[in-house]
Amino acid sequence: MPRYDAKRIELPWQQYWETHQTFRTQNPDLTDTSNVPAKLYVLDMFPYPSGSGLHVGHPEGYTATDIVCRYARMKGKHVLHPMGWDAFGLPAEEHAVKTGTHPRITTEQNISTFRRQLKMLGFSYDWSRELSTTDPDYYRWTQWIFLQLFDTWYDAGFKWKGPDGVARVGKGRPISELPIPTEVRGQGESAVRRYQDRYRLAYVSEAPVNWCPALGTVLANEEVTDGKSERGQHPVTRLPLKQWMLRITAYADRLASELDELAWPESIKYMQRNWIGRSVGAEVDFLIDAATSSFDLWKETRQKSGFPEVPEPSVLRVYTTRPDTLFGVTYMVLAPEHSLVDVITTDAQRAAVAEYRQKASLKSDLERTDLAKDKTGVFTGGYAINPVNGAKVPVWIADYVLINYGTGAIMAVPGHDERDYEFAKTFGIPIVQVVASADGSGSVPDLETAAYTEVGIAVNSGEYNGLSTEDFKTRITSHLSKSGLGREAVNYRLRDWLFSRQRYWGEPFPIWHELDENGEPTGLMRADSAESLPVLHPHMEDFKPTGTPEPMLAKAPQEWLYKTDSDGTRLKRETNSMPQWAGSCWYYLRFCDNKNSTHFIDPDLEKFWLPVDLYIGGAEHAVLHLLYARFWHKVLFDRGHVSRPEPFHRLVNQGMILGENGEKMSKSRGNVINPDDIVREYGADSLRLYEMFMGPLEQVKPWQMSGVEGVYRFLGRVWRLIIDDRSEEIVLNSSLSDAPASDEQLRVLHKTIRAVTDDIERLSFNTAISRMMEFSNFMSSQETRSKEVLKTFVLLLSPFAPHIAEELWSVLGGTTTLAYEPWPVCVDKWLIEDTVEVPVQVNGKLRAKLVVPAGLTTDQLQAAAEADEIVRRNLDGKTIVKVIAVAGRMINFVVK
RNA sequence: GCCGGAGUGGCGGAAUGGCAGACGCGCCGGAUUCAAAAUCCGGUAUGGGUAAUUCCAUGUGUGGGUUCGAGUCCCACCUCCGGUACCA
Repeated sequence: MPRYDAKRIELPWQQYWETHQTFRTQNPDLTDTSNVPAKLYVLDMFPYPSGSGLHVGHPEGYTATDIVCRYARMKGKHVLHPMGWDAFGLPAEEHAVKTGTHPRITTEQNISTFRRQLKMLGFSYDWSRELSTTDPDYYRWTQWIFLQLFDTWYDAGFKWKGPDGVARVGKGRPISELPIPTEVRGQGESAVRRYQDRYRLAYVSEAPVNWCPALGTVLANEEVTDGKSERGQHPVTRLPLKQWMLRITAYADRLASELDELAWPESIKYMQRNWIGRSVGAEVDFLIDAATSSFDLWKETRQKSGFPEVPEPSVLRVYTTRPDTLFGVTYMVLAPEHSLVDVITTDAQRAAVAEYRQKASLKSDLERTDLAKDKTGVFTGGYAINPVNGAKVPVWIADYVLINYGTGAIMAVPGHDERDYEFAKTFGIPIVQVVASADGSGSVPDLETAAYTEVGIAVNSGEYNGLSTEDFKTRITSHLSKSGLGREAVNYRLRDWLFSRQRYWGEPFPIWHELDENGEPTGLMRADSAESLPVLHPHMEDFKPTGTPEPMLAKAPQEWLYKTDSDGTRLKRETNSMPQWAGSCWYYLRFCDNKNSTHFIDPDLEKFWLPVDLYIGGAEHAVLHLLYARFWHKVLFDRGHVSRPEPFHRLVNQGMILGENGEKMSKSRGNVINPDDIVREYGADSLRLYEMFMGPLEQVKPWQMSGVEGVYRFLGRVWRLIIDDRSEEIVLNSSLSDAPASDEQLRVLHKTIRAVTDDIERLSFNTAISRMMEFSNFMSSQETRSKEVLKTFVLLLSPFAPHIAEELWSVLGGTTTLAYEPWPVCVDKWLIEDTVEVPVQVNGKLRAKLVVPAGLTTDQLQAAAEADEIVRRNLDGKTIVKVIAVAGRMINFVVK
């Protein structure tokens, strides 16, 4: 046989694995509880099968997980390593608009390309578990989970202990268990249903949404940045529309706190916590524009009634994280959309306020946030009374206050809040200092140039003067609470998840709207039964967007859109579709049991396989996908469908691969590397090896074509170690010997076993590869090479470069795949060296290196060092103050 | 602005507080060859010294500090990358 020829060996081995079902993972027999195997579930973030095929970023994470899986199998673990397709989404539909090709056709073609490319790279996926979010058998269960969300309300005060044994407060419970107030019950069945609908985790809401005319869809807040769509950078406008929402905010606390136990990068946990944005503060009520007498009366009433759930119409409720600055309030601000604006605005200001509100409503998010450097606002003419000191403060409207956070209104403390400060400066509103710096110097922060936003000691705050910010907060919150004027409150930046899209190529909702005799929706809904799922897509020829927020599916045939229920009620189908996130929220569950036709996952298999032990993917999913999936998982957990609260135990983000010029790879930059080309020229093993050798998995790193050459040469050297490359036939290299290996070869081998094993465990693949390179460099220089040593080495190499390893294994006498050969064991006695090289330092500076017998005591080491000529020279004429010696490691003389 | 992460040869990168630069690329020299490709061997941080060497000095973004000893720990700063942005 000639030289190393990747092309000749790779395809046959891929076919071998396929015909022998080498990587098929049987679900274990869980009825025999005494014999449950040790499992490992290793998952890649499944790709969106785009039309342009695999790029080099994909194989990076996939190779990493493949190495871990191949290694774990050899270690005897029962490994689950599946692959699938996140295949709903806009591009296939946009293609349909252009060409008339049905999205399903395009999707299937793209999946074929991806599948071919992944198989070409020799990944050890269990292809029998392949799934696509677009399979009716898959989205049947996506729809089923939606029905679970629809059937669940969040009981925030519910105390319970889950199957994981952890006590929690707050649980998603069946909607049938929602307590119905008597007065609602008294209003009849449809009132009850409407009441229930308000509490479901999946609910319909009419709210301003991000409508993107160019894409023809509504987008989630998360998909919009700077007033432009994440995808395509099209302008986005605000529009009130009826939309499906998922009540993810109900789970905000648990989503934040249960991050703690996860083995995730701290940065990702931090981003999620930030996104959730939990803050603790107080809600405080201000009475609007009243005479002192009625203010006193109101306080008396509140003293008795306590703090009401909903404030009286004449009361302005604010949320603040700094209740300790209440004495520094010099004005109030309402969001322009706030319902009290009409109540509070005086006739004199009505025109100005109306104009400002009009302008604000037209402003895109871009103008309202990014460009709004200068604060704007209008005085309403109205006043509110500060509950702590009775001070009358003006009420403004301004768009720096957002309607959908807190109560949509704030108390403004310009002395101690940057935004309020800027606003007050702009409009000449007084600034009052109520916090002094806490360093005890009594120094007064200068409020002439900036607000003082740090904590400190209270001043100008009546009876609270001298309290620290922290004590003040606790004290005043409790005072307000006792007098019915305020209460502690928690807020989140996280908003409910806008869950509907107006596209064809997404999961249809399993929901019907009831119609009255005029064919108008009554607002009441009916869910499809679980047995009737999936709701399939209607047949359509025309995929052009409607051009309005009206969903694509509204153009579906009548027989899909309408039906009459058994009770004679006319029903119209929900015509929105689900967002792409839906399918990826639970695919890790289906992989465990992808053929199950009666459950979305068998409960015992869920207990066995979950959680995912290692999940690798790009950091771009740090917030959205991972937060959404965790949310769904928790709902399923509360409803008893899964046994653990978190789906992904360990998460690793692979770093992006840049082009050779160090820039992000893109067509426009012309620096895209195509995996197909690399495989054609060097083979899959070289591509895999190179992507792992480039640098640490999590690091961003540039592609280097010469680096691919390097690993390719390494594989060629390994090949020649074992094969006689000058022979025409496949013949072992004449240096190979059946005789027992030399001690030196064994020492090098076992050091390599130890290093490669440790490095794989640490996911430090680049150093593992360099250790194998060192081994092959050493072996090349050996005149006779032990066959056994080389066989062991081939096993070490096999997770990284499985094709060449299989080929060499068979040449060395293997009769079947090496995929389940036991992983080599490091024998410690071969790690012990006879002699060690010890550095000798004088005053911390390296002066000499001594080769000494291993196992010297520190005294012996010192004696040996002092006997060395160079050391003597450096110690000559000096006094030894101290000697620091670490046996077998180093020795340092401290001299004067 | 704020929050993360990272700054080490010509390049990618390696180093449980203990020999800085493993391994690979590139480059230089040599072997093999009619020649080339491929392959193999040696060298390669910077400056200086020597006939020569296991010689000397400097060196991990900058400036301080802790330590017998710092790329590694602490403080301040600079640069780059990523995230985020009126959330009261």
